[in-house]
Amino acid sequence: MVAERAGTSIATVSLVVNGKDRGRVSAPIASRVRDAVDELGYVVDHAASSLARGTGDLVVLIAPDLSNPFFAEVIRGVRDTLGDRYQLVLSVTERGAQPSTADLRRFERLRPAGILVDAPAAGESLDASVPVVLLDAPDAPESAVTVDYDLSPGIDELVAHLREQGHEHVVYLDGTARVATFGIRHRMFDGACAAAGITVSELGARADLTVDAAAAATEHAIEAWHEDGVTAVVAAADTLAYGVLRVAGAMGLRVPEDLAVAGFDDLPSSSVTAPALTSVALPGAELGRAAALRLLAALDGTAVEPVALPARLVRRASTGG
Amino acid sequence: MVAERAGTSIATVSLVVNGKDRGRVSAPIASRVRDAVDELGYVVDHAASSLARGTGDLVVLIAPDLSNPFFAEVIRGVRDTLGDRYQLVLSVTERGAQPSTADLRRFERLRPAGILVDAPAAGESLDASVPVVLLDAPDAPESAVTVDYDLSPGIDELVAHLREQGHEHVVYLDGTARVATFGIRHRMFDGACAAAGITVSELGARADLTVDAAAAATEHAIEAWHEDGVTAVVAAADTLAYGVLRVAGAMGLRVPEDLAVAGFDDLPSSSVTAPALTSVALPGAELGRAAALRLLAALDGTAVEPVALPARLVRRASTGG
DNA sequence: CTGAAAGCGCTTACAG
DNA sequence: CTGAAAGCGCTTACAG
Repeated sequence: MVAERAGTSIATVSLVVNGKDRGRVSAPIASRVRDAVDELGYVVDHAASSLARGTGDLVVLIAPDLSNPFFAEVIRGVRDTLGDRYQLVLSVTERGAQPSTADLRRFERLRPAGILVDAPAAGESLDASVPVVLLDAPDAPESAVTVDYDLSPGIDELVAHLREQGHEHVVYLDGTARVATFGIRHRMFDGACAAAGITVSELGARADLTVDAAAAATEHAIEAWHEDGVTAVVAAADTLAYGVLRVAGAMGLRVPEDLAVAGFDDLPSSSVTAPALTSVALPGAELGRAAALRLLAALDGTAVEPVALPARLVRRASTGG
Repeated sequence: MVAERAGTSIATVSLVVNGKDRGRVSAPIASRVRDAVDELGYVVDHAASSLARGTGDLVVLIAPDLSNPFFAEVIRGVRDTLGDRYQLVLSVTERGAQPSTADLRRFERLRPAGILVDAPAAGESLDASVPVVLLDAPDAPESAVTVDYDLSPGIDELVAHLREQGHEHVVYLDGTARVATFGIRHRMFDGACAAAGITVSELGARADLTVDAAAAATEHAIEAWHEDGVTAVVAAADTLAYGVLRVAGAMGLRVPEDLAVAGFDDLPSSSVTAPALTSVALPGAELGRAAALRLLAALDGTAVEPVALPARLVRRASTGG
């Protein structure tokens, strides 16, 4: 520990550096230490520090592949809320994979202060030796600390809107990811359609969460959809809906006259697609913010109550909205 | 170290766990240790391990705000190349800020094996006590290990294409970020226009890298652009171009007839905008892959040569392409 | 082939 | 108010 050049002991330096010097170290010595620290550009070693105290100041956020810009929003929300008492690091899973218990284990080694897991794989236990908060994990056990969306207002609005526009037979384009929230979106959508007197085609397809994959799936199915009398397709994510739009455009179909399209997420780019996309808005930054607040509370030992952020519909041209 | 329940010493366990047991530990003991490890779910403590050996297996990638989906591609490239000998963690700067030397310092504490810095702030020294490779840092000093784009083919194609389409007076919409690559895009574009006999309007604007900010900047300037006789706008990034498209659409301008638009990056969503966007494609995943390879080489002590990935133009409807 | 011991750079009771 | 010492969980020469 180089900074003992201040002419004092290692212990005293540690106290000053960690701001625990109030009433323990005299002012002149403390400032002498601070000067030495500045001059030498000293910075406490994270490994040694977290070994000694058993835990560090890292917060790790485990998220699925970032190609969905939705996660960028979540991350921003977490970042902005965490402040600089904690250092946020991110880990992304492999493309198409969801965060799992194995990922959690890998990061427990780092002795983080806490772990945030976004859109975890369904049916994982996801417990750890440090505080964990789960984002967008509607199937999590009661005991888990979670932050979720309340999808029903958004989905109800969407289905009511489709009904108003005269749609009676629609199809659902699902994601392939094994995430609970996708299952719920699908089920709630089916339920809302049944209640509204809209039938959902048996010809539902699924695709990876990329524009290309969705376009391929759409190309494969669109003929059959047409023959089945489908007039609207609802996609589990905006990126999927983009693929539908691309294929419809390439085939010369008019949206929404020949085929209406809607998605989930309301990504920033959804206002500039051709045509602009109707979408169930899922406020990512707010999800991140709420999750970070709950982690902070858990770290402070404060009680936390469950959160469900309401989703709402954003109507745009792709459904004649 | 719980795993000494295998009935052997701590040192032996350490050897086995780290795979350094060849010719040092007998087979029966080694397998007894491995069984114990499995049973107890033991996992070596990262802090203690990196303290003891002076460095860990973490690779940190410092990137600017992820709202630009371009970075998701870069990250994917890095991830896929790094393999599982190293553990990748990401850090993102605050919105609008570029990675700086201060960020590097904050992560040196973690004793990573190496650090990757994407789109660093211009004019920073960015040296560290561990191997560092810079991505998209065309102004970096000679001594730095870097992976860059060679923009000239893409920009030359873009300008030639605009010329072919009859444009003679265009405007440039720059980003506000203090990143070297933006400066270079702008300069190269100006140079190519001059060479091709296209004049660049004095009314160039700049905006944060978001659709909203670009839309606001465009709204503010578009009237003046029109009076100035501008027929095309080239934006420093696709996200900026989306903002231009949105405003043009809202004003009832036809793209490209009334105003042509082009960007940089070729994001996945650029094929589905209204109209589809012409863009200088910057392959993000390849940038990430190249950077990871160079870091791996540096860690192995292998020599590495500079890399510059060529950019190329993707013509779409927004320029009549 | 195996184990006892030192040391990585800190933090935190505990004496003085 | 200040310092000497133990200990955090590992790794790695070094003896045996």
